[in-house]
Amino acid sequence: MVKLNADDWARAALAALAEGGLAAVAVEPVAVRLGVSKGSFYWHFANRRALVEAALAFWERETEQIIQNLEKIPDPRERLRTLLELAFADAMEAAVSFRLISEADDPSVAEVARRVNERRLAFMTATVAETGIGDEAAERRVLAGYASYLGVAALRRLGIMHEDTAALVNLALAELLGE
Amino acid sequence: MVKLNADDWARAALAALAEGGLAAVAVEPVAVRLGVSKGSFYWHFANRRALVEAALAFWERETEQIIQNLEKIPDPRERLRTLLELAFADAMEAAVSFRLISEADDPSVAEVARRVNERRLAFMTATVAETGIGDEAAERRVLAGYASYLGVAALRRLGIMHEDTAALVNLALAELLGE
DNA sequence: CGACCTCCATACGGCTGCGTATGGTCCGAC
DNA sequence: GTCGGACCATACGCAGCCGTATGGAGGTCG
Repeated sequence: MVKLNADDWARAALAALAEGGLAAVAVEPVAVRLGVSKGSFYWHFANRRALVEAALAFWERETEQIIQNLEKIPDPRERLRTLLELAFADAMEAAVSFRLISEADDPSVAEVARRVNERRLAFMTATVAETGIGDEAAERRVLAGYASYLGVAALRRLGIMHEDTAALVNLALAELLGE
Repeated sequence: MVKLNADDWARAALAALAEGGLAAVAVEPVAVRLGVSKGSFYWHFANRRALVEAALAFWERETEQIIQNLEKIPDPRERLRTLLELAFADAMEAAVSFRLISEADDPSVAEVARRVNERRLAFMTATVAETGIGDEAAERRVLAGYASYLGVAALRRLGIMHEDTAALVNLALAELLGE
């Protein structure tokens, strides 16, 4: 019979988003998921919109945290490999990323999704450049590689492309570092 | 004051899908879009589900038609270029494709989306192979290139990646034909 | 112990979309 | 011209989700 806080709701909202898209981030369903009623929700939030924003903010903080942790790895190649392993392994995170691009009709979603994706690209570009490649070439490769990553996620969603995670990580790594 | 048929509804449903996702393929909104009432709809279709299926079938026929037309082009390189120009130019078609991958939680959608995307991949693979490349290499390149195409569509949705259409076509072409 | 604050449940009204029922209009067949 | 079928409008009940109102349980602090 633990009491909830706003972050608990944000986490649950993110889970709902991953499973059913933005429409699934609805007050009553998420309340059921948490085992409480709407009465609880409207104590923590003004309205549904606020929940969506909270989930987005929570997600942005979370991905920023991941980047912070990765930056502790000194060797850029190892840093890159760890990043890719994380990216291909964390299904929930991948699902949220994909959903938020899909739901980018919503301006708030588009804003946050753009910011987070650009943050990732900048981080990866810096890391690749650190391996001794020119900045411009690094940016090109990262952009191409990241687009491939997103596309592969899409194809896997359709049951096309059955490569396992390890193979994809090595492929992406080769592409980013210039085979 | 023209009378409508099922295909008119399917077309309107596809437009709604492109603009607002599967949720926007709703009876009353689409009826408004067509300037009629629900009474009309339920004469042509049993329920909302039937409209979605009709839209999917319509889309599948449409893309099949495009492939049929492309197959009239004898030179595989020109065929490929024409295909890519079509793919990058037709915003509505790209939007529908993207939406249907996003909405692949729906089994019917997933089914049709998988079939259509695999049809495209097979067609492209055959065309690339026809340029004198081994079948296996052709399949790899097409898969990678198609994933990039989907990923680029996603990034453009977020306002990242601003390349114009012509540049993207040439880039994809180089990638597919082995730069 | 009692006043208070935090967190939650219940009940309600409103909106939107689904599906049904029923009746209306136009148009060709005879 | 009237009869039947194709196509559509209107009105209704139902369900899910939003947001509000109100009150209740449990802990805290004087």
